[in-house]
Amino acid sequence: MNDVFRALNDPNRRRMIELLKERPMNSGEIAQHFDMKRPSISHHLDILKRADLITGEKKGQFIKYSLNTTIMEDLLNWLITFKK
Amino acid sequence: MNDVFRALNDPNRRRMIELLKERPMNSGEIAQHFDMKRPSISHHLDILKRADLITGEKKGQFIKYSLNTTIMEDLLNWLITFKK
DNA sequence: TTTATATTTAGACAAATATCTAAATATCTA
DNA sequence: TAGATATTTAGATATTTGTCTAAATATAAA
Repeated sequence: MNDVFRALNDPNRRRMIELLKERPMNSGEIAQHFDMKRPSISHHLDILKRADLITGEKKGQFIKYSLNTTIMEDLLNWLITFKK
Repeated sequence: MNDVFRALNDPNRRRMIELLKERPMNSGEIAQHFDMKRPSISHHLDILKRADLITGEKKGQFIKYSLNTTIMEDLLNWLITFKK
C-alpha cells in the first residue's frame, strides 16, 4: 500500500493513469502528453508498475501499458473506512 | 489535491488519521502512539492540516485535532472514476 | 548485416522530505 | 509572578525524489 501512495504522489503519474483509464497505450503515446524526456517517462512508468497500478505487455518493439484497476479498488476500500 | 496525496504519502501520517478516525486527540495523545520526537509529530500534523485532512482547535493549553472527512470524500470521488 | 526506432539503464545533480536538537511561545497552576 | 506543561518554530543534516544526458538493449526494416 505504501508503494501505491508513493506512486500517486506525483501529478505526472496521476495524469498517466488517467490517460490509461481511457485506453492502453505504449510509452511513446504516453510521452506525447508530457513535456519530459523519455527516460523520465520510463522512470514514472516503472514506479506505477512497481505499485501494481499498471501492467506492461511487450508487443514487438512496443510495450503496451494498461491500468490495473484492482489496486485502485484496494485504495478505495481503505478510504471507505473513513466514511462514518 | 496535490497536498492530499502528499500528506497521505507517509505511513506515520496515515496512521495518524486512522487514530483520529476513532476520536479527536491532542498532539500529546497522538505522540504516544509513535516513536518520534514531538517536533516531528508537530511537523506531520502541520502537513495533514495544510492538506485539510485534519483540523486543530485550541482548548486552553492543548490543541484538539479532528479528522476532516470532507477531503477524504473528494479523494474517494477521484478514485471512483477509475471503476469502470 | 546495417540502420532506424522504442524503450530502459546508469550515473549525476538539484530540490524536497523526515527527523533531530535547541529555543520560542502559550497556557496553566501554585 | 515563577515554574511547569503543551506545542510550535528554526536551523541542521541525511535520505529520497524527479529530471537530465549518455549509453545500452531489443526489435523492425532495408
